[in-house]
Amino acid sequence: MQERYDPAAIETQAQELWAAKRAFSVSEDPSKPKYYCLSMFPYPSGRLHMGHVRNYTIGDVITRFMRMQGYNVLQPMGWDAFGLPAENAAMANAVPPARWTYDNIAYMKGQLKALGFAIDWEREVATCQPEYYRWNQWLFLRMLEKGIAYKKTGVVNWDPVDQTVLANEQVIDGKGWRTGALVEKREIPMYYLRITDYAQDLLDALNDLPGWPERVRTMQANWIGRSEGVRLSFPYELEGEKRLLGVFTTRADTLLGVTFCAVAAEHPLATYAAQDNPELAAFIEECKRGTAMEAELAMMEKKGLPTGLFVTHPITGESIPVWVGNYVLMTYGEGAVMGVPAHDERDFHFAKKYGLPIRFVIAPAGTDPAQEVAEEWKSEFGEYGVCINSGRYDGLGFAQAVNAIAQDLQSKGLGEKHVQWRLRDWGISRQRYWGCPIPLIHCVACGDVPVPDEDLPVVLPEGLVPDGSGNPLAKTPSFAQCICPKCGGSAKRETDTMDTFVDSSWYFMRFASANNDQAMVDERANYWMPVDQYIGGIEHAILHLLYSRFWTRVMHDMGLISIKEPFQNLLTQGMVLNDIYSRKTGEGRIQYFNPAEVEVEFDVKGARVGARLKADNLPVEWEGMRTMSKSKNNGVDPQKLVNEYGADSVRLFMMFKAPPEDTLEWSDEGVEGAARFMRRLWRMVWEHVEVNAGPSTTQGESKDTVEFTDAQRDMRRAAHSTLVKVGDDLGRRRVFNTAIAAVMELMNTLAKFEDRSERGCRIVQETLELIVQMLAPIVPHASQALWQALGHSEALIDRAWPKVDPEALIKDVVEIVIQVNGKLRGRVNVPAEASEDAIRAAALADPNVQKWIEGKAIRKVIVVKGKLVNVVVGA
RNA sequence: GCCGGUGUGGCGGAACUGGUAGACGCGCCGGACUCAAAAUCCGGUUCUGGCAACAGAGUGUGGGUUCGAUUCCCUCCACCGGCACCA
Repeated sequence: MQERYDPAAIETQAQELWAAKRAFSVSEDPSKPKYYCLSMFPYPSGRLHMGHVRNYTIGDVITRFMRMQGYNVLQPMGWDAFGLPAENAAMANAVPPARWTYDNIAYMKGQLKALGFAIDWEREVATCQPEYYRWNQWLFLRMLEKGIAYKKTGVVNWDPVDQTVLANEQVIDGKGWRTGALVEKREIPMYYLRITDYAQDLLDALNDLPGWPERVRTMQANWIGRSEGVRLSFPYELEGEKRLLGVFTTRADTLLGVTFCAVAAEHPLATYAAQDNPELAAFIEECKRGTAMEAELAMMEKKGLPTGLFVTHPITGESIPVWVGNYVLMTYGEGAVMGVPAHDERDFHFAKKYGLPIRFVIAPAGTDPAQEVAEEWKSEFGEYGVCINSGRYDGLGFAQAVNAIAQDLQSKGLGEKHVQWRLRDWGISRQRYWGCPIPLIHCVACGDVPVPDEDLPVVLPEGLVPDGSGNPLAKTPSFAQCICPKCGGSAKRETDTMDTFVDSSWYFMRFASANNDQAMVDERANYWMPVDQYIGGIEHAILHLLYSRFWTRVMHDMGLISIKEPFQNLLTQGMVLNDIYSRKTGEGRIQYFNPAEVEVEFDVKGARVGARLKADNLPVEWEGMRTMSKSKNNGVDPQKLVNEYGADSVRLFMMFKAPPEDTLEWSDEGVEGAARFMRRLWRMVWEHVEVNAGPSTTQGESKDTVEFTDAQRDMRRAAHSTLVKVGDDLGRRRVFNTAIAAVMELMNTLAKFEDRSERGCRIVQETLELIVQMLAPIVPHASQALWQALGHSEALIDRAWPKVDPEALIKDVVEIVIQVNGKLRGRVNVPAEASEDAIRAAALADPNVQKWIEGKAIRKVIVVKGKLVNVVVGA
């Protein structure tokens, strides 16, 4: 028999074979249907993590399966190479981000190759290369020309000590991560893209994406957040001048219940009122401290202070006090809201806290409007109903009231119906070094001047090392100082760079024409796009996918690409978790231990009862499972595993352990189990090959000419029905764990098939060939070696998916389950073509069933053909 | 706080369209082989009672629809992801 399963040798051999054939280099081929399979490209953080391995294995299985189905399959790979971690690494090690990034790319590329992914490396791109990011700049300038890009102020986290802008991630408990200084919100000029112009289309088109998970479409729809309502104004006078306070409401029917208005701390009215009100000024300062994070703002205690200013109710003319509220978002609507405590929960609590009046103006259907004494908020208060205490609007329902009020406001010039979006324009300016330079020049004489196309790309200098105190580009005269292209005078270059989401919003199109240095994309993009299958983490469900959909639309509208939706089918894979083990140290600190250093203890039933550190044999605490991270010391290095078990075992384990969309819990035993399966498969093939002459099978032999034994027929049925299931799981369902389980089951069946006749051997050959081909997308290296062992000289990578023999599937006896009142009481075998009556009779004749229905009245007998019989009996 | 999701044996999971709950694997228990160990192979393994046949219970909680619910509806609980400058 062949020497033991040696993954290292087999995998090198298979990878060399594919390389020699240039098996994964594809071009536009009109003779086959195209299939574009794309996994989200990685950030080159240093080494692959298990999330990457999972992501790319899923993509590779689909790629190889679709190739076997006869498609011209493209699977490219690139690097999302700009970003904050490179700057952090630069600070820590005094190495320029570029060096760090390129080193990481080189290492990680080697790891991807070792895993045997069917990637067309000739299309590789890295977003930090000028050949790539020049097209970010080029398209940005086109957007500027069309008014899609524009300048306005935006709010950022400001570290007053380091004098620098912080990312949300760099703000910890409201303090700067390096300085510990209290972070402030600060307004600075930035560039924005008008994604809101596309809001309606981005929303509507979600209905045309049946290949996307429902939950992702729902999340995007909620994020875009269309609400229909009324935009209205409260007039007021300030320093003798008539002005309007604008608010938006979805509940214009409650307008007569307004007892106050609230504005955001950043609102001009708040700023004005604070001038001679130190208490208010202090409150506004307090609101401006802390982060710009919505999650934190939303969980803060609702606080407010009166401005001392009043506005006029647009219908009643009543005087309404204006408050500053820390819960009012400057970024949504007008930065001001009308307060209706009787019918809005947040306003209710605000009014209770500050003693503002509560006026009920809606009677929800079937309730008593005597609710003025309400002490506690009830959810009915927020429901639709009929107007009361609202003068001429009394008795109107929601829609009628909104219409009437909107009309009256319109005739006064104080309001109209309005569609408000939650979605905000996309701010792309980042005050950071390691990103794509924004191609603008600021000239004292000419203003903001675009860099002329012929001067693109604006190349980012690669040798700088940031020190945490502001953007090093601003301190580099060779970059920042320049000549104004318009007047020739001396000018300053924009030193902000672009959000890295810009880089990732179109890379999938660039793969189609990666080598074109004359254009962003070309006609090849129209051949490959849209991406047929996109695979990536659920954490990208909103931002990256929405920005990509927007960017693709912009390119479509500029005539650069023919499609509007970039991703036809989306698979959002779950995260990879691992155990966390820790111990409290003397000083109340917590020390984390890698699961590889820990021995788990079980009781006689196999339940986990404790864990000890291998080094000192003393107990450690199990803290549950979390995503792999450095801080919890629960990472697993894919490279170590590939070296120890081989790429195939790692791939197999990843695909077998959980369905692709679920979280995956790491376990070392599981990888060993996968390796055990690989050895078993190897042995089964080689044991067969030793006694079998060659690759001849029973495929195509018909029962008209051949008399199979029952065992032979059962074996062939098992093999071919597994082929049906695996094809369906890999193709339609895209769940790989059940496909692998089905193959394992088939191997268990085959191990029990002991027919060593000539025909028996041919059936074993046929079954093993099917197994090897079914596993080819998942464990491609071993499959190639075993395919050869089974007597084939042709490379497995060029084989089509095997064909099912329909005759092998035919079943002539089926087992019927018998229930009495829904409880399982027996089973009976009947001919597959048995009639309903025959099945019923057989079921009622079963002795066990007789026992349960004896002496009872049969009320009903339900027969589900081929499945079960349920006998319903009375008491 | 808002939006989205998940919950099934000791563990990961299966049950696809409302029809046998626990496929497949891990762990554990027992056996074979071995001087011994590893590897491998065979058998067992939801819980409770019983030698067994079998019976009862059982898919986070409480309720509902149905001949029949892990699957559909409502309530509550727990956990996870996103919240616009992490990628």
